Amino acid sequence: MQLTQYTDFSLRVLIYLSMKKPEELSTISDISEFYEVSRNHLVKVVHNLATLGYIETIRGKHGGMRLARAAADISVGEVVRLTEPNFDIAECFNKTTNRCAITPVCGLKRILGQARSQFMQALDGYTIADVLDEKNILTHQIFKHSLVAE
Amino acid sequence: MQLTQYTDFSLRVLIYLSMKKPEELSTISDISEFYEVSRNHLVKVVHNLATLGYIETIRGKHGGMRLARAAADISVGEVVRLTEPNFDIAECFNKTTNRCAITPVCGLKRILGQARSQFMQALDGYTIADVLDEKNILTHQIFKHSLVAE
DNA sequence: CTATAAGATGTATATTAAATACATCTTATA
DNA sequence: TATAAGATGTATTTAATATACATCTTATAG
Repeated sequence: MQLTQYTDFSLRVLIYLSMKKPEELSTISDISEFYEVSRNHLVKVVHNLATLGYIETIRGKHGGMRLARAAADISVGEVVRLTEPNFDIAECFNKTTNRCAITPVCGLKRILGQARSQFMQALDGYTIADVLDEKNILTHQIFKHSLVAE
Repeated sequence: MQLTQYTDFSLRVLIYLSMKKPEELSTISDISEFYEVSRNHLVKVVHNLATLGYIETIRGKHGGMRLARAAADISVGEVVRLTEPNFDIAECFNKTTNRCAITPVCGLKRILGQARSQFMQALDGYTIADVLDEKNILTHQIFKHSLVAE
């Protein structure tokens, strides 16, 4: 059970940009050097984030990218939904490839689907601005402990 | 975001056995023919379920397997925890391979970890007996709708 | 007491998704 | 007009997972 690096990097690019002044431009090379990850890999992540409207990219000399909206207006859950390629927790989630004999009478899909909803709902409670905000993290942490034992 | 087929098959073997009389024996061949999946693949799944104490296996002629405890005493969440090989949602979850530059100041791990807890907590609310029990599914469904919008 | 049917176990191979690399194009501006 | 930036499509590599194969152990029917 893991998210792809593609989703991880998408979040990290947004987090990186949230550390900069809103108007300041960063290049793909800046970010790949900062995180020490493949520049080529980030190219696709950045292009996708621009297509989704999270960042604004500027070509040409002195170009680069910046957030297209405030970090506090970018939902972590939404980014994960739009970048993660696949949410098929088990075979029965994919109607076209599912071959499980008990599908019509089996409640597993519903159970796993409910768990997935809880996962996404938790992420929907945070924005990119929360990620580096020590105060918000602490507040949520206290809330968490009143709900769930770790 | 998906569980491995290994986990899926582990659950399906337990569900299959829960459909049988408690003392009745089923063979790996029975189950692989029923689900139309590779017998060889199931061999490992079944061996692991026996090692974990969920099923009792009997070698030799007229051998086979059956549940070692009542389906109502087998937690779906526990099975997933013990069969899924990896719960590292993002790179920062693995202390030995993590190379993310912002780890010390980044709250992403905590946020994703909370979502993962919510996922597992949902699965902890069900047993293998619930999977094929229409009434329980409905009850949980009503409960769910009072908590979460789908 | 031996043939057979079952699971146990270790190794090898195949498949697939994901990650990475490469090549070339477009755009902007110094 | 050279250069620095992103855009785009394709190819390759890698690693996790799934699958196959071979052989061993165990139990029991006949």
